[in-house]
Amino acid sequence: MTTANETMIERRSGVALWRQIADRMRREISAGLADENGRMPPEVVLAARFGVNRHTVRTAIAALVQEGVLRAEQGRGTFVEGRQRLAYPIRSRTRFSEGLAGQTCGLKAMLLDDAVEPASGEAAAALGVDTGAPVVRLETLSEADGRPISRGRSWFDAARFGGMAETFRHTGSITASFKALGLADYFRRSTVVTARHADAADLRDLRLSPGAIVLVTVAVNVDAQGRPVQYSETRFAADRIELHVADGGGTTAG
Amino acid sequence: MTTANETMIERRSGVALWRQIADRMRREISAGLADENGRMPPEVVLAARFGVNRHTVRTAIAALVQEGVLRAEQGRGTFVEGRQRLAYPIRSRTRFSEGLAGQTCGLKAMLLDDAVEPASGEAAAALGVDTGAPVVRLETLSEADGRPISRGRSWFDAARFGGMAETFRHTGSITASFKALGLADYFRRSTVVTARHADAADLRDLRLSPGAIVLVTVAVNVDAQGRPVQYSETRFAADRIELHVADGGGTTAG
DNA sequence: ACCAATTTGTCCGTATGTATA
DNA sequence: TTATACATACGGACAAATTGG
Repeated sequence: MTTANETMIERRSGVALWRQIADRMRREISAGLADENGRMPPEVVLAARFGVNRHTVRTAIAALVQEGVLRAEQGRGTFVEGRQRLAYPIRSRTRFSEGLAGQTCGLKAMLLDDAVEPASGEAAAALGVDTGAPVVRLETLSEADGRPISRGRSWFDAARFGGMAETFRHTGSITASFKALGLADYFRRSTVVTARHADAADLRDLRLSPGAIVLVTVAVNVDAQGRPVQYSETRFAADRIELHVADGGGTTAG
Repeated sequence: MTTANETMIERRSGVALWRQIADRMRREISAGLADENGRMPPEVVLAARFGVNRHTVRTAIAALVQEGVLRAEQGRGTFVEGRQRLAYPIRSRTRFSEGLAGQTCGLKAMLLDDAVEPASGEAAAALGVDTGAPVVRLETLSEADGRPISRGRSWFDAARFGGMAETFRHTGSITASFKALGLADYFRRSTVVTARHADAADLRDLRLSPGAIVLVTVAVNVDAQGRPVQYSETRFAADRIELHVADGGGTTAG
């Protein structure tokens, strides 16, 4: 059966053919375009499939090699360098490191910046403090196997968690920091998930290539009494992660 | 203070300047680039801000007008046509229409196609049936206010829900169809959220523009006894929706 | 009714980048 | 490597529509 190409390569779309092909290949690679050894089809085959000149495919491959997605070996072929997406769990009791541990070895969380500042309207509403009240802002970055996974920005009520930055610097974990500051347990109350193109900051922080996608979560965590303790916005590299939403109660655990 | 442009407009990146500018404007519009009346800055101002010729900005605006994001009026200015993102709730008991009702008037669900087919490995594992066992496949499309919101593909155990297609055609709702087939209540067990660029099928079904993003959810619903009843993959237009993940139990509501 | 300022719409020409053969 | 075709980007000039004095 002759099926039409799933994604059409469009001319005069404002995106160069080689970049459309690179984007499509990046997508199809994770869907198993390569064979079991990670070997890609030859350039001439790809050129025929995409309906373009072989030179155009070569330009696309060169871009993916530059990104680290592919590796080309003269006389042997082109091979996939990529890996699978990590599962990032979103549960009532999600803990960042707990969730990703076991899937990867080299997991690392870093504090990029911190400040005490007056709460914006949004942060104040989420944390249940007055607008302009002092809040602690943490800028964090997490890496797995040397690749940036997510970039977070969190706010905490300074009156309650003034030592958050210092504690996080020692522990490298929000959960451990909360515990050190007297909060034994906390829960995820709500999470809003959106997706958008990576902006300049995302490209830099998460080491993405232009046109990449970020999954954005905006979350509110609360303590056992239901009082908000953390308001955060996290940007994930969409091609390195998938969000796993499980049931919160455990009524129908399978 | 002179701040550098948040997103740099890059030349020789494989993406035409007008498209980079269109993408950036689309993003900034939702962040409040326009004034309180939805009026955009004049073309010359945007050209100066992006560091390009006015004609290049005009090409970008033309693309956004074509998409329905902007509306240009000679002598008056350029105005935002867009609307807010709809909140799509993901809860233990999420029902599609219930969730979106109240946010929009014209909510519509359509059955595009249906078939009974042997279960693939994934669907079989999710539904708890043998690979190759007969399953019902439903292809659905939902619209709000005349704009496509999501495109779904669901599988059901044919032995239990053989009449799913016919029932859905009458009721236009999965929940109502389950009820008609004797399943009073069901729960969301797990949801995996990923994001990727829209492929040709997404562009067609959801009426998106090239380069658009789709949020993909893969979900398993179970009955009160924890037996899987539905396995589904849903693609959402990322610029029209945000997924709201709430706590499943209600322990810390408020 | 008229004018000036502002803003979008259209035309010209030219240079560069992209894709093919 | 060369040639060709087309899309992209720029610069300038002017027309057309709207607004407010």
